[in-house]
Amino acid sequence: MRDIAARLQVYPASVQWHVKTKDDLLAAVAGSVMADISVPADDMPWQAWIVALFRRCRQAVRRHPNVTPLIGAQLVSNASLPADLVDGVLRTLERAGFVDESLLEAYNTVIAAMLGFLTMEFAPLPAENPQRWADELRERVHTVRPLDHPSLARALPVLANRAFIVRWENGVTAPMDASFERHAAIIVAGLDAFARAQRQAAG
Amino acid sequence: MRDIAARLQVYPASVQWHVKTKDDLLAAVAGSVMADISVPADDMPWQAWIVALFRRCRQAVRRHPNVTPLIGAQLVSNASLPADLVDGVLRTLERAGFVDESLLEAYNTVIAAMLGFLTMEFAPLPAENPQRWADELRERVHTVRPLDHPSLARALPVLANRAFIVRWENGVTAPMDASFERHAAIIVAGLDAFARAQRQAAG
DNA sequence: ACCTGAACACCGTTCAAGT
DNA sequence: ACCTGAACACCGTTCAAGT
Repeated sequence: MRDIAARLQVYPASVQWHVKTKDDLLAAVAGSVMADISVPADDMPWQAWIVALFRRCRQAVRRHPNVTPLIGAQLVSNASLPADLVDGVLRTLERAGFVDESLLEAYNTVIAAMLGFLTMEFAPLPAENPQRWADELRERVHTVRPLDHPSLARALPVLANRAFIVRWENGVTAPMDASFERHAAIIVAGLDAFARAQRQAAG
Repeated sequence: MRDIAARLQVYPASVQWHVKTKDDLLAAVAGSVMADISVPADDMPWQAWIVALFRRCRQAVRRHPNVTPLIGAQLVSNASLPADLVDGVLRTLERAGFVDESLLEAYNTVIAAMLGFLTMEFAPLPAENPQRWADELRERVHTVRPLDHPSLARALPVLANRAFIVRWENGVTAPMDASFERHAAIIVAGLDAFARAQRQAAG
């Protein structure tokens, strides 16, 4: 609040006149980021539509990575209610054949997979002493004992700083492009299987 | 910090002796929650193992829902490095046939899907005025215009307070059991398709 | 309608001093 | 080794007063 006031060259209290509280301001910021996720056109297969949405969403989030915690990890973000986005996902999943409860479940999977991955990819580092923290974690990663954790030890060269939990940079400096693409593909393949099972059950 | 000190009936400054900084304390808390996710046994198909892990993880997180933001949305959580968990996931994905880059991608999908969903399910409400906030959002949801957003309007009875973005309670008071189960199943089905494609490409 | 100026309550952290 | 007691810097918010 005080920083914003300083940036605007006004007194701290002035900000409160425009926005009631700090939470309200953060909600507005999150809403603004959510709002500029434009939705793909409907002239493609539903599978391609989902993947396209994943990519657009990542582009939008990437422009303001510091906002990600608000979107994924706080219910505040909902206040914005990006109806175009929600409606688009639902419309597309209906095309895939989902209805009622299966539509709900497919929708929740899409949103959780999309925003969940991005929340984690761009999770901020500890504000305190990022460099010291990164060094410590990197060190700890290298002390994995091959006899206790053979798979981890073996995979370490591939995983180090590229895999969740085993990294010391976030998506801002170490983007996870390939994994994000794969994640989107896996979600779509899984939804496809679910849709087929639904159709078969329906007769 | 001050609350903890009060709870322990000591002066605020006393806490700093045991833990250097607030961030360090939060990292320790996150680590403690991560640490009590025990890993399933290896005597089941890899698909069942992944689903079992999803369930165990949710149980652990559910016991301390307020910690979820630390786990999903902050890189601090990594500091704990739950090696048993990471090694277990890798070992299981190796059983499924993944290696090198495909192992990395499959691993990232599993972790993001698991922790990402939980982060969102248990995302905290705005601390400020939860009731007022919930009322406002519920109201806004009901003003969706059917001509502008037909799919959303039609699905609203099913989605209201049960779907991401369209809810005003979090998983503590409104658990998303069915969607979580479905999400796990979709991830496994998607991984399965990926594994088959890998095998085929390998010859 | 929008900002000033001062004040208040709160909170993480420091540090010299105690035991 | 562990805590006290006081102090400091910082930050979101309030409010009467200005224009």
